[in-house]
Amino acid sequence: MKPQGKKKATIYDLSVLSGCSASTVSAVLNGTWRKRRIKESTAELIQGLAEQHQYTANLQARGLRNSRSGLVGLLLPVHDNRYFSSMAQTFEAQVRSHGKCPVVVSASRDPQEELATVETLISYSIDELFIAGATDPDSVHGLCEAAGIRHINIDLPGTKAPSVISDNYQGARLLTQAIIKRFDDAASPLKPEELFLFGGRNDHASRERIKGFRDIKTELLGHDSDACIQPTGYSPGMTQKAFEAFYEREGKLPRGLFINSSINFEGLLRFMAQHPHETFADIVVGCYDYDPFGSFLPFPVIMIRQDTESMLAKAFELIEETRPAVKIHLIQPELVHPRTALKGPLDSIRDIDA
Amino acid sequence: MKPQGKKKATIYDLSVLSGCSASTVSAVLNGTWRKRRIKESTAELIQGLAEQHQYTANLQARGLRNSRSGLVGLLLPVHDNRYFSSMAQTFEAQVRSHGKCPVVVSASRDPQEELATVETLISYSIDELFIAGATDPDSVHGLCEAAGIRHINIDLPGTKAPSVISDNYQGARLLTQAIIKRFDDAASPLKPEELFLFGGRNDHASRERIKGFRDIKTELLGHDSDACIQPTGYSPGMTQKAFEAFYEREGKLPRGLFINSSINFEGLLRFMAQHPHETFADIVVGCYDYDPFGSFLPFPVIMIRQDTESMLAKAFELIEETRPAVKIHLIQPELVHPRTALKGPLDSIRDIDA
DNA sequence: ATTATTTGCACCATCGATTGTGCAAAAAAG
DNA sequence: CTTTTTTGCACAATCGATGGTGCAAATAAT
Repeated sequence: MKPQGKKKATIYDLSVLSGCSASTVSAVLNGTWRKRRIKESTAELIQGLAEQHQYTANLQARGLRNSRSGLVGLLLPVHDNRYFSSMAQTFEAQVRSHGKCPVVVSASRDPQEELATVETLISYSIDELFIAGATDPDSVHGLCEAAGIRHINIDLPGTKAPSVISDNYQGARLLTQAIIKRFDDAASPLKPEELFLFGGRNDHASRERIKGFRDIKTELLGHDSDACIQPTGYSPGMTQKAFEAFYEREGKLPRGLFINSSINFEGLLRFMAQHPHETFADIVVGCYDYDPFGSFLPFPVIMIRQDTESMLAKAFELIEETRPAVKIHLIQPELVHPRTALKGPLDSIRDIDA
Repeated sequence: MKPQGKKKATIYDLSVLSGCSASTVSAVLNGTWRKRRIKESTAELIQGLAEQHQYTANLQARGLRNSRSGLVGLLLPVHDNRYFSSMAQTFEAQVRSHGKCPVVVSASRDPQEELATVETLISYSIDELFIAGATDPDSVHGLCEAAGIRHINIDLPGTKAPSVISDNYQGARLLTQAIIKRFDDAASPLKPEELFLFGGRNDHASRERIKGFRDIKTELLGHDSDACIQPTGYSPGMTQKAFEAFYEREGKLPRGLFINSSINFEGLLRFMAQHPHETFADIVVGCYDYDPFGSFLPFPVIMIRQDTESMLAKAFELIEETRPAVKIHLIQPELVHPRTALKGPLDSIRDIDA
């Protein structure tokens, strides 16, 4: 058994054991010992002791001293859907490849919670912050700015820090167009009042998507009325209610549905669970998010896959610039046809079998 | 504009501003000032200044001093599936309700990565660690033990720390039984060689599930052969290959499929994308994981929903005991019939509309 | 042998917050 | 007006790691 009695070894313990000063030990263990002209043999001695005693640096102490922590944060609205969980997954991989420690936290799309969470992260001297889908990116910016923390917006743009978002307008056009195309050889052509958009709220992404939807819809179907836009917020429950209300009123669902996110799509699932399959036997759904299971549902589901990999790569690139321009970088999303199982971040994880 | 010039205010700044000593400031701001007999008026003075100058404690310094950080960690295998992302979601909620700060990290089911990650967390003086699905919980235990960190296993049990896992044996029995029942009024009854299990590896969960599967299968169908168990690891790619191989050999898929996790289920999706729908028109799938979209696929999908809420609640309960018994606590999972959209952790998030 | 360099390391202040201890001034008791 | 008690707070050590500075001893140059 190793001396793993109670407390963790510190440089002071190793200092005593080695007969060297604590600063020497520190230099050896953090790799700056050549700069400090420490003899190779002393370095080896100390490294040996460190290993024996399972020394690991106290990162809080180190962080306190250099006011950097080695932590890189990702602030998410929520964990529990494939868009954000896959973002978390690629984020972790990328941060690790930079030799830092990823930290992922969610703030429930609650401005208060966002600020509180970011304050906490700042208090831990986080080095960089990726702000994904903040409701109020500019306030978050304020905190980071005041603390001198490099940060960048993902998914929802801010006006005060560089932002990397997916091209929601283009994506929505693609998606809407694909929905409409699906009806090309249908018995009866799709009428403008049969194509609805559900979900989202008054955020940048939703606005752009709605714009894209309306533009292309008007272009292809000749008309679009306000009634066809149903922003229900980002909750499955609210979305379900919206569908129920619609169904109550019209006795059926629209044949063409643009659904603003997979979270809203879950609202449709809840509706479906309450109604016989015939209710939506002939609908076509476009969902602005990709979920592999969603892609195989028993009606055509066209999805948009946002390119989190590129978004994060771009974000890393920007965050490393000394003085990145405060502009919005658009990343093109990808249209995913029904019944498609794309590879994801999990595929780069090596799997060991039993 | 507030004095948010550059650096964050410290107790020393407030000390100067208020004319009090730093220790007084500290006491006031961390709430121990009554114990320390600080006059109410001084407290108010300092609190006022703190607010004005947007003081927030440097948590690294505090953590260094008390060798606690206020951080509670959750170690996941991966983020990117609904089981773990919903675990992360409920974890965060529960940790916050305890007034602490949640930290979620994944380690890719890689023993090395797991240990390295935990070491890092320990170096930040994390207070408690929830270890979910570690490949090697007992080594992780070693690290925590040495550092005096309270920890608990979730999902995959260890032998040295208390564990909260779902009752995989029972769950598998339920699921297998439900699959078989589905064929009760089929044209031809299900034969033993038509019911397969795919996915998983040699971990505790898989073993239990396989046991449950085989037991009930033997019970109800009279026989089960080793050939019907196909552990493919936890990767979609490998699982897909297994299905392709099977299909190559047999010209069809088994009519009854027990799939060990949603990750493996994704392997089936990939297979499906390559083949016409008729290939699996009449299959029944049981998946040991719940995914709302998976539940609505165009063939019957019976799912098991593991009760992460209860698991975490139990885990919190245990981790707060001074000397919890090293035993395994089983949490009953829930059978989810096809076309069911359950509520999840996102439903407890309040949504504000535009 | 003397001076000039280089080598190898120790010393100490510092990061920001916490806490045990001690000591004046104010209030109460006598 | 003393003596005792209480009130209110300051001091200083501490947590662990870092890095600037300084100073001997070893080595090289003259």
